[in-house]
Amino acid sequence: MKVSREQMAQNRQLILDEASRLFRERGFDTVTVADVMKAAGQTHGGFYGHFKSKDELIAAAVTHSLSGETSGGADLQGWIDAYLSPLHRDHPEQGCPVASLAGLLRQQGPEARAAMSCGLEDQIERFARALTGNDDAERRRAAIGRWSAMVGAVILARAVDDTDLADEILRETREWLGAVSSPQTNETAKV
Amino acid sequence: MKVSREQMAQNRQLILDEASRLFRERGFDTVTVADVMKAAGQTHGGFYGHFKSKDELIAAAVTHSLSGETSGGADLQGWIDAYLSPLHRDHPEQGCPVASLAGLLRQQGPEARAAMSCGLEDQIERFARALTGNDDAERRRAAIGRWSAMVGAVILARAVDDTDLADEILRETREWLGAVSSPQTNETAKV
DNA sequence: ACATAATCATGATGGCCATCATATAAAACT
DNA sequence: AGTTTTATATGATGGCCATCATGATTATGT
Repeated sequence: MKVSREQMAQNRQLILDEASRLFRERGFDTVTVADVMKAAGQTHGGFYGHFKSKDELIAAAVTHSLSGETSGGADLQGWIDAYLSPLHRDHPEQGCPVASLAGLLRQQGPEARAAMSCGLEDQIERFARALTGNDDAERRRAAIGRWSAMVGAVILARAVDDTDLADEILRETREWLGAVSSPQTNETAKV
Repeated sequence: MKVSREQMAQNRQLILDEASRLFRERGFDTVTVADVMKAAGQTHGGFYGHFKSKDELIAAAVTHSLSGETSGGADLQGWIDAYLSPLHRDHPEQGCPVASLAGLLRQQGPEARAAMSCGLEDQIERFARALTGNDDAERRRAAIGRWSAMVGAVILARAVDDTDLADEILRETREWLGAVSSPQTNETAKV
């Protein structure tokens, strides 16, 4: 049963949406092609009409996830607080793909890692633009450092079984970032 | 063919050593029980005389990896620099188990996550002791924030395909940590 | 309207892998 | 020394999963 051209494109987007969600929730290896297709309301066989392999889907899904990222926006402090919140920790399937996927990418193919390179570069640039400061290099440095801390904190908070410890990691990282940033950069939203 | 008691204990340690190395290098899912046993110089069937399941091995290997950690030591700044070095990035199999395994633990069983909780708590305490400062809470906060940044930076550097970007993430995070720490904590080694 | 081409469904297939059953042979205990 | 216990080797087994072959059905182009 053939479908219209736009229907097919829509189906492909649906596959990417669901793959992006499932991968963030359960990782690449435990999610099967059949899982993704079922979530997208299709049968597993049709998958290979859209993608050449599961690896290709993974790469496309990484790009897809990262393309929908905001990173900052009008309210920088609000975004940081939301990022380092228990809500974000508990919902990786809707959360930042960097936090959920970066730790899994080392054992993935070059395409998927290349997609992460681009996404990260964008994220860093946006973050740097949202910071205030005279020196471009210094803003970029602060963006990289702060971003590393945010991603690291969420990954650590998700890795542990102890809710108190996880809460503490998020909270203290949030506070610490607030403390270290004041002397150097003025925390006003910009982009 | 039975072996002596101490030989068996030694075999078990060997399995844990190799599992710990292989898991850090390739993750939990792509490493098979047979891989681990082969690396330990044994056949796959004997595995279940030592562990009830692969999940149990994973939990034991996480504990095993984390128990051999130093985190600081006499030369705090040297340790931080080594942690954020391309050498560490390129050799996860010999490197910090938090950086290589934390991102994989969300989809693992409760025992493995509990092992990470304990290991992290230890690491944070040791790090906090190595920092100087009046306030205990402030030292702990700085330890958590800095530790998050270090782990995050290594994970990000390993996730990307672009060596320049990976180098930059490590370097800038190192510099940034040096810059933000000076106003608050005196960077003298202590533990 | 017809022919063509293309999408998706159904149903294999082949490989990999965790786990187990049984055998073997050597240690441990008496 | 003989008996028992037990650690490891060998060799299944059963399930899961990525991928493919084929067929049904319907858009697309003329």
